[in-house]
Amino acid sequence: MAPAAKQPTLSRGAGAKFQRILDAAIEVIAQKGFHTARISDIAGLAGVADGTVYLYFKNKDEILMTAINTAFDAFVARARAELRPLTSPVEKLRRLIHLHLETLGRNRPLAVVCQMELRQSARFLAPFSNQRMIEYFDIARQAIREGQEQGLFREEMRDLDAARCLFGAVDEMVTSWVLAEHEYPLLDVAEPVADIILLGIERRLKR
Amino acid sequence: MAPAAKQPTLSRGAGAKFQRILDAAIEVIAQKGFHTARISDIAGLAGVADGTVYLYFKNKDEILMTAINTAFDAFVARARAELRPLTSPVEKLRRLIHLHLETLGRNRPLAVVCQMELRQSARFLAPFSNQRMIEYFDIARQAIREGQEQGLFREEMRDLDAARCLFGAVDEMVTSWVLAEHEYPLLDVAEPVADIILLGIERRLKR
Amino acid sequence: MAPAAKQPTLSRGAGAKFQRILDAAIEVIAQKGFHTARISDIAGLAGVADGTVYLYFKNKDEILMTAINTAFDAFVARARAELRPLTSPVEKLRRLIHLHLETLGRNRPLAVVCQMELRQSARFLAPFSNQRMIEYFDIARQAIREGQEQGLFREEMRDLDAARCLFGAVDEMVTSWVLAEHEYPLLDVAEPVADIILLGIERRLKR
Amino acid sequence: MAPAAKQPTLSRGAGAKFQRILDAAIEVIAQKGFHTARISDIAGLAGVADGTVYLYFKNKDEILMTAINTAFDAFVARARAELRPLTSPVEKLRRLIHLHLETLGRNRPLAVVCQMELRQSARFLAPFSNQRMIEYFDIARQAIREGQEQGLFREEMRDLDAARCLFGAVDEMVTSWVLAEHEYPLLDVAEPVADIILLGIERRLKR
DNA sequence: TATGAATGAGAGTTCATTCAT
DNA sequence: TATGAATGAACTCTCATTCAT
Repeated sequence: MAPAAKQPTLSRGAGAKFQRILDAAIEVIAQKGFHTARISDIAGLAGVADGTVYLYFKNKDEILMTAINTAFDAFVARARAELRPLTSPVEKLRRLIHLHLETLGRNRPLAVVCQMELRQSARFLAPFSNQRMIEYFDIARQAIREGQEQGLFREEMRDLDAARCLFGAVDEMVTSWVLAEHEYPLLDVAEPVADIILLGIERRLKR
Repeated sequence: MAPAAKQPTLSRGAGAKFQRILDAAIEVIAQKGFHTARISDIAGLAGVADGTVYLYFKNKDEILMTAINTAFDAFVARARAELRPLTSPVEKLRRLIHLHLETLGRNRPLAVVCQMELRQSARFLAPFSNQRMIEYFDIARQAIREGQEQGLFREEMRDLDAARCLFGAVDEMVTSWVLAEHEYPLLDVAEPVADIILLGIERRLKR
Repeated sequence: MAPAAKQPTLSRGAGAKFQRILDAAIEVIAQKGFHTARISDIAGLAGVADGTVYLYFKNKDEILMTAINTAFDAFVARARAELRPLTSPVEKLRRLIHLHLETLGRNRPLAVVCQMELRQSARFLAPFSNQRMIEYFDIARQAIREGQEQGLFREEMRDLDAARCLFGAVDEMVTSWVLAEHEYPLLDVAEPVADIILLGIERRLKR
Repeated sequence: MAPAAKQPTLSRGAGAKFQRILDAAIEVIAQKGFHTARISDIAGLAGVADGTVYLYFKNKDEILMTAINTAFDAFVARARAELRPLTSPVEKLRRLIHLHLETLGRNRPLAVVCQMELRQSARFLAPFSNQRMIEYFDIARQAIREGQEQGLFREEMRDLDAARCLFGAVDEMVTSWVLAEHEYPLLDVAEPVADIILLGIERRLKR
């Protein structure tokens, strides 16, 4: 499920350290922001020496990249697996939204990093695998097109636009949650968002 | 109400320089990101000495803050003014979406800065006037509540959730546009988004 | 005589600082070697902040390069000027040797840097203007060829080889002096070296 | 006298490894310079783990020292052996020059290291056995004094100066060869140098 | 002996900010 | 107001060296 480590043996000693550094990085970056986070903060929280970080990551950028990519890969894999058995396009989209909110709602630091640093990294870090973003959208677009083919969703609508609205709406919920001053279960907004988006794309029988 | 001058005389000599620095900052930050943008870059593009920047802004953070706040204030003021004469909640929301996309679609660097740096600043810089964000949302929420009162929009829906979906969807359109490799008119997506969001919140007469 | 500064106004304030840093660098590098010399050592000795060094030099390498090149340029210019009026090839070579030893004998730190770091920089730093080395050799070769044309120096001898012997011999004198444990006037060896080299290249009338 | 083993058994397993590390070090240092050469480069080329290097050498400095000293010892031993049977001081010096050039001309990396790093190490590394340098010079000085006693070489000349000229000239030939862009047999310059130096120190019968 | 993961001191360089002019 | 030279804190990354296995 977890996408597995890339470095050393991963068994226990190593791999564990790789993960510790990654987790610490997410934690620290979530707290102070990427640019303000110091390698020594990350190393300190991970319980390793500064230099050790560089045994597992080429540089600071790569840590962020890896954190985000790893999370994304895991999410996309899980989303694919969970949507596959579903037949109803509507159900698929509801499940996707639920999954998105559940995943981030369960891991606040990761959510913070994704909401706050993702766009930056999309622009400046390597090709941040916009690929991964595309994959996410593809899952949604696929379901939307199926819905259109089945006459459930509006035909004149571009599936890309619909996917963007869906993603944007969900994303904004996460951002609000992350910035909120008091805590609340992120999943609470799953249904309201799903309702709006689905009603927004569903075909009207009568007007 | 009108953008208003914050600095000195504003007339010509000063004020002009204030604005030049601000514009330069947006340009440079859009290009390299806030943390990578150097004061000397900004000063250079504005045609002033590095030190001069500090006659108009307390520090680097404040430049970003001011740029965003200024833009926001102008936008909110304009939105208020343009929505006031409208009576239909539906029209109000359509106009808001249109305005949002038009404003940013017309000023790419500003759009880039808003999409890429806004969240960061929301989290770390001063109180970034989340106030301003709240005002934006309030405009939308107001219209939504009116729509609910008039029986046009779904009643069981929380107006805040609806406003977030609306903002999130529009915001994602801007982000996509900013990150896109080829150019296209941002306004092209105004209608598709508006359709989805409005249909999503409108009350169904029949099902 | 001094080749003049490259940076700022050179008048007093600036230019003076450029030179102070350069002098400090030579001093420190002579003492600890280039790689062991820290920028902060140099800055400290020059009485400026670390960062100031970078206002005058792009990086550490450039400091060494500049120091060596400046010294070389000055030397070559002076050598050219002093040899010009001389007509006798023999006198020219004697003067060259004298000049070489006098120049370095007068400035021990510079001599140390040249003897200890020159070869390294010739190999790794930029093109260290091997150009400059070539110019030095050209002065000697020119005189040697003149001597050959006048029947004073052996004809079958390659002027380049002769120049190298001359330079090598003089250079070794400087190295010995630099490494010596007790001090002595470097110029003392001018005549002995000149004798050996000149007798070595002069044509024998009788055998 | 013979190079001799310094480390363990030398036979096969060990000793072989000691030598592999030494050779690798010379290779790497010749290529990148001492300070830029990393222990891991050397270990890698030698086919051993980084830590293993420290089983054979106390630290990085010692590797360079050992490499140079070993080469020097071997050279001095060989020079002594080859000059012993010769009776003519002139022949002895010619042979010394030939040996010097042949030894380095046959082993380019070693030559590079000697030319480029020797002076540094002479100054900073331990007592780098200036002892060894002295031994080299002593061989030359001995022959020179013999020549003077036999009335072959100029009497007023200090044997140390003559030896330095000889060494300096030969050394410069090696340096030129090492820095040259195109290859050529180093031994080609043996005779020209020998001619110049010998004629330079020989006594003139007639003038 | 051999390994190589881990260490952590250290250095070059950048750049926001200041201040004398 | 305006300048821009100067500052120096701060930070990333490297690499010689160690030591548990």
